[in-house]
Amino acid sequence: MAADDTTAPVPPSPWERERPARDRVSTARAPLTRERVVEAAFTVLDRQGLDGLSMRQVAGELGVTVSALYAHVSSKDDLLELMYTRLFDDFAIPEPDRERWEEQLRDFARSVRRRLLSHRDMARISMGHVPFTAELLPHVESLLALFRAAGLPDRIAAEAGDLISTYVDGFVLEEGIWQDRAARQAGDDDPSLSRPDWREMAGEMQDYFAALPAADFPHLRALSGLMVMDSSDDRFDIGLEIILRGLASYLPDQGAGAPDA
Amino acid sequence: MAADDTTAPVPPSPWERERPARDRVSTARAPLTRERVVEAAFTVLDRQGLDGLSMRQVAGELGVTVSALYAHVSSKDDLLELMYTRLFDDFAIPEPDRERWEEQLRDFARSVRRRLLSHRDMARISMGHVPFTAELLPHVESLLALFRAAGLPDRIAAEAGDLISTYVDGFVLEEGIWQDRAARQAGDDDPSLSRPDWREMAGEMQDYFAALPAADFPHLRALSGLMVMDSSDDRFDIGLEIILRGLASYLPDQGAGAPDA
DNA sequence: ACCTGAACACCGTTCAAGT
DNA sequence: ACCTGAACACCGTTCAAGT
Repeated sequence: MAADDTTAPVPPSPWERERPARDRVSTARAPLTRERVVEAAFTVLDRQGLDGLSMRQVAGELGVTVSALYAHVSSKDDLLELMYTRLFDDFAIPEPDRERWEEQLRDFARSVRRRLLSHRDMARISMGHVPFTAELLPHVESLLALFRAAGLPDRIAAEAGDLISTYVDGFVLEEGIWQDRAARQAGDDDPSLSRPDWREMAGEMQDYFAALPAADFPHLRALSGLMVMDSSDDRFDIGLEIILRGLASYLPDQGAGAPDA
Repeated sequence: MAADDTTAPVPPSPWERERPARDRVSTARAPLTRERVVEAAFTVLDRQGLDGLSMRQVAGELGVTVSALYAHVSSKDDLLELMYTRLFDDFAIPEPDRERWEEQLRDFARSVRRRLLSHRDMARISMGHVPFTAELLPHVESLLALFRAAGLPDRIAAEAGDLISTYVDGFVLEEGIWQDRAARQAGDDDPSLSRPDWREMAGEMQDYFAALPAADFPHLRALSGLMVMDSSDDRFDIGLEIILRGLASYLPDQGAGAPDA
């Protein structure tokens, strides 16, 4: 299938919700498999969100009894982990190029964000898992390779992966909170419609900040425009850049920090 | 300048679980209040974890019917938000001192981590909330004041708070995952006992990494010691330091990065 | 071998009724 | 005014029974 959206240096244009549109041809009587259960779980997730993702809903999606699921999945937690794993199935991290380590890390972080954004509430699922499984460990290895090839001291390299992954997860999770909030607000009358209406939300936040007592909140008022109005992509890149600069300061040939390894 | 041990004014000695030990004198017939409901919720949280925190359990803790809670709290979500708010009730961020901004930020991050660690699964609750409420907004303001006093460009200051908060939340959340895992493992037979037994867990992780094929996982094997054996406090400080150095690179008088504002 | 049906022990939330 | 009891519409998980 060759997705290879993994390392495109192009701006990702997020918020696009990657409609599944899989071959939903004959849901009829294909034999139930682990893979089909996971597939159905993604469908339910995108439709109802993580809070609406129940084993019963997944079973319903497949036209099957709840208990039938337990022949292919040992628990709901197991199912969530399978979803997390499948999200990064064909994820590819390039061979380290020590001259381009910063660019490679930027691409990595952006690809992870794009994958997390491709399914609703996926960041919440991701946050609850550590990637120390047979399927995910190779990705951790490739990421560490990037840091070490760049010449970072081991103590820094050992933390850097966690730091970046946490940043991406946390950022996307917060994006999801705002989206949900906007959706809930827009779809007050008809919650099934739920058009996010981002601009309106941002406007209201802006008004909220502008209404704060100027004497008590000078900084919040001064920065609120940047905090709520800036594009999420730009805000994401800024945070990422802070981290990358921090890492760069540990390179021996950099003037900023002592190598100290 | 500045070796990596830039961080060590006061080790907070974490893992100490701040036993509530409140005046649990007469649970008897004190009138039910919002505050008492929140109090009971913390008790249940520490005993059962977030997954075991149900309205019925909280009611039971208070010797009251479930429905009685809804006179003081509008929903479970509301209750969680009250808990999140109460955790930072008397949280104080100092007046900005532009010469000591890095030290002040370190103290801030460590205090937040200590608060999150003071109740089980608190980071999970925190992650699901944005601090844009009447009670929490002053803290956001104080944090922004620190960045701006340091001389950071507005675009950087606007993201820095989110970045640091996300880092702390994510780090503590991950700590919690490992703790739970260790507890579940230790308390296999008697899950109520559940002695974390950190050292044993780390040893097993170490063995797991050591057993990986050396040809495929050279970096993971090389760094696993640092990743699992290092004290959490040290690991926390390293990630924090990366962020602080990144921020510092945006200061006009720093040589490392262009001001770029 | 694979799935169904029914049950168990829970959930959050609402609301009439009691005191 | 404040709380109870009962109900509603859900949960995850198990397991004997069917085919």
